[in-house]
Amino acid sequence: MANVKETSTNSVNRRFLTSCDMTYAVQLMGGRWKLLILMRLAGGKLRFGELRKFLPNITERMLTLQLREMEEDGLLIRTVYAEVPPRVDYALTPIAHDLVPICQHLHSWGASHRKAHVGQASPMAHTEAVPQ
Amino acid sequence: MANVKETSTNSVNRRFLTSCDMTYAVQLMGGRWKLLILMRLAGGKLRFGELRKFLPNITERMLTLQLREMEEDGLLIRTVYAEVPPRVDYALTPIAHDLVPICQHLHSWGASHRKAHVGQASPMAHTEAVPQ
DNA sequence: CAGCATCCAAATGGATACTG
DNA sequence: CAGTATCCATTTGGATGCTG
Repeated sequence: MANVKETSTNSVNRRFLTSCDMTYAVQLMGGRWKLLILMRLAGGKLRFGELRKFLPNITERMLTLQLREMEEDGLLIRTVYAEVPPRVDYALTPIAHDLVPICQHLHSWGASHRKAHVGQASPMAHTEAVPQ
Repeated sequence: MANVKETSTNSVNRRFLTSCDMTYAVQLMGGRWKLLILMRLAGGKLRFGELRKFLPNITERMLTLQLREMEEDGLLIRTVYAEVPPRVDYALTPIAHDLVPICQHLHSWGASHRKAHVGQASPMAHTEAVPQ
């Protein structure tokens, strides 16, 4: 496309509109997918297709968008290998790693709250396995 | 108002579509405002107008919507006093209180990440367009 | 004071088809 | 394999006016 499209997925636009650190954190990790991606990558780097398998309900488009934003925000490193077929993997940056324990607390909180409130929690822990 | 409008802001709809505890937590506390509301209420109950003052950028409509959802999700208690003028206050439930320390960690993370990462970008850190 | 109703714009999320 | 492009649906956010 000749039309150079300034995507609205611009980290400069997304990141600096607040002076509140909490709002900033929410902007970086908010949305439906980023915390799940972070948890998946906590165990080590993964390829695009592996992430997709672990997040069964995400579309390719959304996974791509979220990964790009997280990369722009300094949360992960994208490595492209010059091979055929193509290979790309994603790894957390140290700063993103700092967030992992916080996410685990959030996960535990969700588990206990859901158990207390719904009466039953699924044993599948981190796995997003909603049948569609 | 014979027209019964089934709002989509139904907690049953919002809450039980996942079998992943992390997704569940994200659904409860996701969005732009809920974590900020939670932090504000961590110090004790507040009235609607007080919350609004502390969250200068939120509209009345959004504050109302977020508070209602959090109430439906068992995160806060809404108390209406039979007075004129009306008085309503909001207080966290124990379960929401459990989330407070996690939020504080997230806040600290946001602060250090922003300091580390935005150091080169813009000096607008604590002063500019968005008050607070 | 603490809201609700209405209308509207923007952002986000998704289905499907296609590609280097 | 790892994405793009396009179109569409849903959700979120906001401006304004009104009310018990």
